[in-house]
Amino acid sequence: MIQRPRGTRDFTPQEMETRRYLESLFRLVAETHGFREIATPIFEHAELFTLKSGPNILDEIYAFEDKGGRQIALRPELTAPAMRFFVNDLTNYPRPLKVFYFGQCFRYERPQSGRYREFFQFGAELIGAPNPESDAEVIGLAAAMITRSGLGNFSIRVGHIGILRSKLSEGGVKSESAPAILQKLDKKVYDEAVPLMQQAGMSDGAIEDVVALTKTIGGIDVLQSLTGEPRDYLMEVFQVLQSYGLKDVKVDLGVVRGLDYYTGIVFEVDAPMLGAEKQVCGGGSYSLTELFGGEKTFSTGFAIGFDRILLALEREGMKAPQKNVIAYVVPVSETMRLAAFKITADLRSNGISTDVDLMRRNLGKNFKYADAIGAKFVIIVGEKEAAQDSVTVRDLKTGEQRLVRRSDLSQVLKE
RNA sequence: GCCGGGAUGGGGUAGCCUGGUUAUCCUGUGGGACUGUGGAUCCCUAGACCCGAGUUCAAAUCUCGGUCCCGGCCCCA
Repeated sequence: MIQRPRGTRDFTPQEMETRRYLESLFRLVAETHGFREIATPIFEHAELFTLKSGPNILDEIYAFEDKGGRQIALRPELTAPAMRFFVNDLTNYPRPLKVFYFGQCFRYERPQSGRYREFFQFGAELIGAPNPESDAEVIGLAAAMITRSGLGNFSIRVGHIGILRSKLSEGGVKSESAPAILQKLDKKVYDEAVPLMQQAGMSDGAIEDVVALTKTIGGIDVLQSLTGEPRDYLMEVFQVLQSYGLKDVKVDLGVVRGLDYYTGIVFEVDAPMLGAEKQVCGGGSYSLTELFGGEKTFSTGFAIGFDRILLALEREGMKAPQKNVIAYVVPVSETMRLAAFKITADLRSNGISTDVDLMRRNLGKNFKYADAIGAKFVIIVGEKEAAQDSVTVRDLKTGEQRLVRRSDLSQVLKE
């Protein structure tokens, strides 16, 4: 037996129906928000990802040399490829450019609950509009997608990286020391963050302020006591969100990112029932284009952990509609078999999903099978009916049965 | 990379501590009772000890190594 590689999954027909159902919901919501789908390759030059995240990520991704000596990596995320695509080919599209994508990504990590080596991300980027309203548009899309998925218990928290950054630089922290501090603050490990801030020359009072800021969480009113440009910007974002009817979005100034390319708002969505891997979505505004050889362009985007949303939905007892066949055609005897195939072909060409007995089973067994596959109707093709150019249609749920002329069959089943 | 718990037919399991006949039960698969009517019942059939080494007269059971899964840490772009 050949086992599946570590951290990968196979999906059963039922699982695929659930996955495709959620996928199509996400697509629909993105499209109703005016975003259009793009797709990029599963593998890229490894450099694309080291440019964005530094050389150390090579340890955490699937990277290898191909037969032509190229350094290749399976994509660990979709923002970098999307922005590469933009810089290469899409810069002349009207702005703002609103795109979304769905696909698998790969990371060489220790698998655990909600974390796989092959996983699926659904994401969106709004390119070229550095405004509170464009940020709100993106947050609004993320919120709409998750709401539409049917997930009940989740929280959206929005912060602004500029608020902490300006506090740090006011306190005397040089820009090159800031990322390390922000990284610790993001994880709320204050016993490591505080010494770093002391080393960077901050006063005890300023450090206290920063720590307090990262604990600022709540409604829009928590911004009242603050001042400064980022704070005003964040206020505007929330005003737009309110106009969009989004009331459950919280302010959380503790949402931080250690990476340099984040430029403004940052947000996260958690599904608390998932435990350690509870973050289902992360995003923010950033500028990556200049790293990839383009003109500096501000964008806002997010990525949704498709598998985690599904996991959370599952834990909430979500059931996706199953795609069972409408009709199951059963010949009553050997002599009626070919007639059954004709009827099957006829139904199928009329767009009615139809199965037919392929095992030469007797009528009783065929009913059991029809029940097992969840067919709606059994079409009995027998001599008695054939004499009247008809078939018997039995509704498996109600048990009702009636004689239907062959020429009327498609019409009857469509009702 | 680190810590802990696991792996027995397709799915779920008993047996493992205390080694010993034909590895338990449920469910699902295929067939039959039922050569024109399903969801019930009964019968038959097929199907498993993760891989490798060691200990032993004898290993699902004990020991070691590996693989994979689960929970957590690290990381989280």
